[in-house]
Amino acid sequence: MAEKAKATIHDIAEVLNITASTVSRALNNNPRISDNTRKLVLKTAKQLNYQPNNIAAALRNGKSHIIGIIVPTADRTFFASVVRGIEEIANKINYKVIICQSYDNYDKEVQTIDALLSARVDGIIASIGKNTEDFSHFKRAQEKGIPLVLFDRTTDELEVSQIMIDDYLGAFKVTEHLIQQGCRRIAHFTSPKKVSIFRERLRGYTDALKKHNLPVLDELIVGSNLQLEDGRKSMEKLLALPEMPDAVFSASDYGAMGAMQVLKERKIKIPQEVALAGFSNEPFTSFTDPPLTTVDQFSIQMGNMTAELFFEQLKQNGKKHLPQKTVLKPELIIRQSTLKK
Amino acid sequence: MAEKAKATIHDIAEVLNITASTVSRALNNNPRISDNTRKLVLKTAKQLNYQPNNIAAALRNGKSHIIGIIVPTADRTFFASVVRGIEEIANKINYKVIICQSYDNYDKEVQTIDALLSARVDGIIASIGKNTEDFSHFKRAQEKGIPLVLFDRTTDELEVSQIMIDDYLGAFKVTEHLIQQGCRRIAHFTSPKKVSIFRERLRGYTDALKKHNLPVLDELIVGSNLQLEDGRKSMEKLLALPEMPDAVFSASDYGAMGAMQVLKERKIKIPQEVALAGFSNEPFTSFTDPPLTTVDQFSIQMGNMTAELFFEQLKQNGKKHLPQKTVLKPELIIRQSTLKK
DNA sequence: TATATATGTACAATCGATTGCACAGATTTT
DNA sequence: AAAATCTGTGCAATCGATTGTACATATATA
Repeated sequence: MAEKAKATIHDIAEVLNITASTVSRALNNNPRISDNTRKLVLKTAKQLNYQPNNIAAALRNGKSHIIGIIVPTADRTFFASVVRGIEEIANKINYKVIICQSYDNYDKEVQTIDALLSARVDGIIASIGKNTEDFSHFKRAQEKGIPLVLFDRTTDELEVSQIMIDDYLGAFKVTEHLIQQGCRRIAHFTSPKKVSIFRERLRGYTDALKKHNLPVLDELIVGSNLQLEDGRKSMEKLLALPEMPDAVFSASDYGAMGAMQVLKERKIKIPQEVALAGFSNEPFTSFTDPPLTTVDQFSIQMGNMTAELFFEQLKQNGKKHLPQKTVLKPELIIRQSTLKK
Repeated sequence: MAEKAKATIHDIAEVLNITASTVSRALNNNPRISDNTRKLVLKTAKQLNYQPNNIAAALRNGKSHIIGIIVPTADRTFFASVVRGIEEIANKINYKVIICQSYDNYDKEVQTIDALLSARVDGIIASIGKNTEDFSHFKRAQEKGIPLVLFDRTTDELEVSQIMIDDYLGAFKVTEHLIQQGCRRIAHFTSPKKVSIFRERLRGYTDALKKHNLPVLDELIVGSNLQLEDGRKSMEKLLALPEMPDAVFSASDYGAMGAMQVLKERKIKIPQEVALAGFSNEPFTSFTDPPLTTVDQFSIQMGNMTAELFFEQLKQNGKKHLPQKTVLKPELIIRQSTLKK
């Protein structure tokens, strides 16, 4: 029972007294194989419990039918959903997906690229780590002719197809919505990191203020890592100001939650005294009390589209292609945390 | 720029006027290679931008250094975290991980097993789909000598190592905690599916009631799919009873959230009038108002342990091993939704 | 009937890395 | 100084599937 020698096409060939090439062709539906032979081969394959060895085929063909995905972390809803979206498409055309996490660690990201190249993946789909400022590891991959597509956390420093949401627009919509609700002193939680998504959200925020002739005040813009704890601290910082804000727009839902906790602890009414909005539409935002206004990023669809973009590029087989930049429109999800009226 | 022919050990050999075998040995730190040669090889490898071809090595060695993971869905926090836990361990010893989702679909699960076997993964870690009642696809994998480890959604019908949490104990603890808080009419949301985790939770619930001489009332046990909407409906059903329950223990956090929404809409006080508890410690449970008492499943650690169990088995290299069954103790997380005192 | 075309298989090289064995030259032992 | 041992490297087979080319037989065409 230990060594059920795995059957190969040679074993099948031997049984039928034909050669491995014929078996291979029969299994691959090559038209030059007679129906009779094909049937015999299939039958014998089943009998021997034959399982094709993709590794051998991959070596010969130079195609592994595996694509590598790099995400900062796989257990955040957004990334998990995008991955799911990618996998849905990949599976349909018989591709498998290797998931790698960079943990927002630059060195790990570099290593991961090398590992994927060594694994001879047919291509790479990635969302860049927060701390990455040098992109030569991605360039190396591209130079080897490996198709590369970036999503969400992207960069313009690479000639690469990318798919992201319009963070600027999302933030603009949130801010404008807050203004329409009558807020005039709107604070913003952002991240000082160089990741473009946060800069874009900041830009959307400031532009909306400007459009409505509201001042952009440094004291109301708080930088942090945007986690729950950061949200708490940022909120406390704001409450220590001479004049309280009448709204907080956090660039992350987690940051908004931290703010919500502090506000509730201090019995500050949401949204009457301070309106609150987040970004990402994490599942929990509909459960909170009050439910949180936020921005939906269509993560599964984003995964689908990323995969489609990727496979399109893969089909072109290394030929030059113009990098496409697809920008998805996010949707403002208005909930009670901002509904003053 | 298109065809930067990827360098192989033969290319390195040619440059240095030695053979590929020497290069291979040099790269693998074989002690029989002189330091001088090794240095030259490494230097040349770097110059040529050599990237080992794992596929070729895998074919030769019969080891792909890839393990397959099958989960019902990758975008649920619990599974995403377990996967992360597995990946942490796997990466440390230079293994990669292929994630596959069964979507709780039996056919897809079977196909996935075949795909992984063809990909020649070195082993499989899986959590069984809800609708799977025949396990021969897993048996087939085992017969081929592929190490298999199951987590969370497991079965005793296979001779296989498994790792799960003690759902019975978790449910028992929750129920006993509710009783200690003075609740006497405790309802339970469960699932009619054959998945053992829900049956175990139900058993923990009833046993705790019995231990404290409380009646087990059918009218208080509501079956559903345990999603948010189901929780709402179940709660409404309970509120329609002649006598209201004084506590609800849902076998899922989502179900509990549904109940919470209904209770709040009806201005029924939590926990004073109805205490509320869930199961899984989804991230959002700490954000709700009031924060939800629930049971933590240590998902990342579960992933770590699953991976460790798996690699232990892998090391034994097909030798017989006694399947181990590891049961993790879950932790009761007490929050305000059940604290009457 | 002789030649041309179709049909079905076989042969052998290939993908890139690994490894048992052989062997030459250098060093040590007796 | 002859024999034994050590060092460092080369040779060639191997992992399993694929595929261009060759070739034999069968059928169609002239």
